[in-house]
Amino acid sequence: MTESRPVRVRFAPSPTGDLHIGGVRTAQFNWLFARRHGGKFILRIEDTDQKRTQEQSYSSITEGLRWTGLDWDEGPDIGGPFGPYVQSQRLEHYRQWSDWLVRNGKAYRAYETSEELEVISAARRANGLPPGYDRRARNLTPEDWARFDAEGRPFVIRLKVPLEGETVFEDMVRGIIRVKNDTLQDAVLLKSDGYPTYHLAHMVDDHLMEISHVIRAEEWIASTPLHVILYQAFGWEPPRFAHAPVILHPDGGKISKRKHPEAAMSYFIKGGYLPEALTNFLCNVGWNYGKTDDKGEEIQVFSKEEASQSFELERMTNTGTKFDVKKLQWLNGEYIRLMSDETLAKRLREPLERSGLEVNADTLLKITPLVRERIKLLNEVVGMAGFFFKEEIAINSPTDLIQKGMNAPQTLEGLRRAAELLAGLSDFSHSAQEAALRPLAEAMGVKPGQLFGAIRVAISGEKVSPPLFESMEILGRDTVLGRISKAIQLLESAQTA
RNA sequence: GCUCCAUUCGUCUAGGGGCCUAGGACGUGGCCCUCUCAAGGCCAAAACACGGGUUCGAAUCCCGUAUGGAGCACCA
Repeated sequence: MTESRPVRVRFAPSPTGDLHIGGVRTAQFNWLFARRHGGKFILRIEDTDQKRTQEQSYSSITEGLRWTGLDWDEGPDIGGPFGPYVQSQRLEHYRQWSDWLVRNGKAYRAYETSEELEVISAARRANGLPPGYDRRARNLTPEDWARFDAEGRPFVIRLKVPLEGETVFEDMVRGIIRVKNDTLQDAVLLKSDGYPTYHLAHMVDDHLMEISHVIRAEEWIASTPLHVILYQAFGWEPPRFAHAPVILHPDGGKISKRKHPEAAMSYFIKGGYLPEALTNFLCNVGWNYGKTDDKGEEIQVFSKEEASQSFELERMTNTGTKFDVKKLQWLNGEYIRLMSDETLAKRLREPLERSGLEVNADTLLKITPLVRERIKLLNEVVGMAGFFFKEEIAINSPTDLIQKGMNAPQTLEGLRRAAELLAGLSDFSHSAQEAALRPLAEAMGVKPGQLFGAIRVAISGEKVSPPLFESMEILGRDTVLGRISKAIQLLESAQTA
């Protein structure tokens, strides 16, 4: 029926706070679909709630989307043939079309105040009826309107929903959905402040902007019949609908910005996640790539460009999906391991500097291959390799130096003899160090791991670090010897105390 | 309460009547590798909500029940 229409899809967030992770997923599905079919992906800002709109939210949305690499073909910042792309700049359209509905008997004016509506709703509930509006203004005459207007009473425009029959539409994921009209409300279309509600605004715009497919989250299913009735009232051809499953918090329930920090996109940007990993992960939340490798295992790591080659709405999943951060982190690690030294080093710089360290570019590039396989999030580089960028390191407690199965005198001896050997090396390469220190462990009758562990704490302050010898080579002989002698002093003074 | 949507391992999913003794991935456990931690390799445990149909045959189709979710604003 609408197959021949050129594909035009939109992501239409409302600027009421940080970009929501669920919104990113919705945007991504739209983007994927547009790219799959050579269509257009449009960004539209739905700021029709004057009370909730926040100025800074606009940049959170555009910057967040830009970070993910989901580029739009038309939008507020770049314009396009169907602009403007901000609803508060399109008020005339909504007013015009709501007038049209009233003139044609499809909608009516209602003069109840919010307070009155609350009373009506409560009364209905008390009588065992569903809450909501009782349509009392439906049969007001133009004379009534004139009288109320003369009294200066504000009004809203409400949709005249058919009292009987049912409304049917097809969801591309779930199939036919039918709803009895008597369960629907005479929804408000135009508010008393002259702004449209979502119901009116989004579909006027979708029509005017020639949107072919509405891809949005599941919470809109319930109000879709209303939208279909509106399309019928206008005599417009509706777009095709596809509803993606909601994203749930692992505790159950919709993931919300109020309760869950990870609901906000900024959480992932600040948290050391890579955009490639996030978009890859989001592809598998409510959709499935479905390609296998030569071992018959599902391919888990793929780009959004690759995903767009085979993206079809019909293959979206239809059940609520929990957000598995662990899997995201694993994917993030996969992407980190895939990066070249140069690009990874560039990305590691920021978290290091943010934690107050002075980053030497040369050292950074050298430690990158050592760190790569040990972190899942970029931020973890600080804990893993911060000691490379510090003048002084701190050892929490002298006992950290003493390895399991060893005592203080043994540790002191190991440290002293290791320092001696390292000082005497003509070549401070990691292989030369290892060749010198392994025999030492044997000579002392301790395991290599025990000796190396003590040295590790001495030079890094940490019990866990990148490989010891490579680390020492990068630190350089002076720094290493300095840190070992400090560690020896620390242990000695603890002994005498 | 009413309406709608859904129900495969802990989680994300494959599956669209026989190919299913239900496949993959994350996570979990074990082993190997190993200077710590990782990474990597191998192995393992782990699911068709329940009850009725339909059919020669049901995870797949239909109907109930249960459970979960979403929606019922002059918010989107």
